[in-house]
Amino acid sequence: MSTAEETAGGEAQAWGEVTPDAARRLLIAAVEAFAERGYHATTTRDIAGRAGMSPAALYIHYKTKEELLHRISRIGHEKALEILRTASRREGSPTERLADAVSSFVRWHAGGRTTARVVQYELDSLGPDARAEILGLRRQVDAEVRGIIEEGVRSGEFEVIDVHGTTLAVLSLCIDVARWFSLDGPRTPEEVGALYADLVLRMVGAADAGAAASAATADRVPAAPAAPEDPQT
Amino acid sequence: MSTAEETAGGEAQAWGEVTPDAARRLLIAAVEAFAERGYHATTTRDIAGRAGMSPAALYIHYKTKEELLHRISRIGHEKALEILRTASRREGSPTERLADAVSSFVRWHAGGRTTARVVQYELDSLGPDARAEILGLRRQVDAEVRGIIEEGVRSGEFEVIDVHGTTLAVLSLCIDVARWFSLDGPRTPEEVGALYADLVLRMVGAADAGAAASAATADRVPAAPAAPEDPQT
DNA sequence: GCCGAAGGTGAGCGGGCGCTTAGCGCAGCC
DNA sequence: GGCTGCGCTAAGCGCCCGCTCACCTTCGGC
Repeated sequence: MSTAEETAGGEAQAWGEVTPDAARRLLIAAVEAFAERGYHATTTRDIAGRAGMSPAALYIHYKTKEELLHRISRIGHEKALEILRTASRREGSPTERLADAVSSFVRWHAGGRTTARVVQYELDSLGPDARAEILGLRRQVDAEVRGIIEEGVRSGEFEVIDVHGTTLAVLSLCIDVARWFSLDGPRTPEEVGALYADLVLRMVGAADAGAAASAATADRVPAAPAAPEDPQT
Repeated sequence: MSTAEETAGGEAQAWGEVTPDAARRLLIAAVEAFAERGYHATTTRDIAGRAGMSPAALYIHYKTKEELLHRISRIGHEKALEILRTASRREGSPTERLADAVSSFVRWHAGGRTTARVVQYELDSLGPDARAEILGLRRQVDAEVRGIIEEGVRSGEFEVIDVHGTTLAVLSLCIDVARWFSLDGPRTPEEVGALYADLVLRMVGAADAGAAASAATADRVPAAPAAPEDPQT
């Protein structure tokens, strides 16, 4: 019916926890609209329209337009954190876990590009209180990645001079995927995840970069994809 | 007088080529406002106010608010391209030139964060024609970096499986600096430039990563900075 | 079969938006 | 020393924004 289910609803992100059905439809419509045009350029009429409702219906389920963004942002950050925690706490060497963390984090940013865009780039549109709450989640994300890198340095697998700076760079690399990735482009989320895991292992000086990176993406081919053209940078 | 000169005007970016003085003041005010709040959340009244003029004055020098963004975006992209071309065409090995390209490109994104934010993140706010023109400049930016990497692969200095993908990742890493970097943070633009040059050389498998990266940033200390805390990610 | 709550609508409010227009002050020229 | 034209302002137009309110439907419980 509406395009909401095709784009944002079709992504891996479930939004299952958002409970009255109408509230969920509105939220998915908002994710789509915010990702496409940005928070400030999106009107409440547009959101309601995408969800197949009248403009006033929005205010039955949400107090303001900003509350919608806040809810999206919190759920998205919690999902991102969960992905990294899963990779970080599994069994295996720091090399394997870092490769797993990067490849799954990248897959989430690429496959759920619509959601990830809103989550990563609309932080400044939140008010001070909501913003502060989200920044707390971001610090946990940072700590999760830094933990793996520190462990790799301790075990001697990694050779990193500036752990904080390298952590920042690794996350930066993953997050920016949401800016440039397109499902119409030549690469699948899995391919980008495998490539980026390999690049990150090189960044931290892990010995068996190629092998561990491809193992983290299971049975996918990590080598150069066949398609010749890039999406815009 | 206005805050425009302190923030955007104080950056490395000259804007000297924007000729009537009033037009330049308006443009600098717009860069500031767009970087702070985003294009759509910025009002023409705000821009004019920052430049110390009445709202109507804007329309003497620019046809629309979008023309301001277009001009900023084109000048910024041309500057970015010039930086990369300078590094790419100097003497030296691919390793040295890649380190130089990355460190100077990162310095521009960090030091000129206000401008870089607008240039890198407000592309979608342009109309189709302006957008297409800017995308042409972006392809040239991409080609410049890809050229250095290809040369390093040919000479045997680099070991890269997916040249297109790695080019994308290198640019991605540099560009995302504009999102998180803060002058109030623990790192100077020079330190981030040196760190990132080192990380990129590792990504392409260059042998003497550390040495060439620090050489590219002249006499700066490339090792871990003293400050303990990170800016938000 | 009636009742109240839950969830929805159509119309519209106050206000701020991008942009226009009529007119003012003043430097440069004869 | 009056005239012209340019840079700028004050005022405001038409529009659409986020959000509200009075009212309407639907439906489970009795």
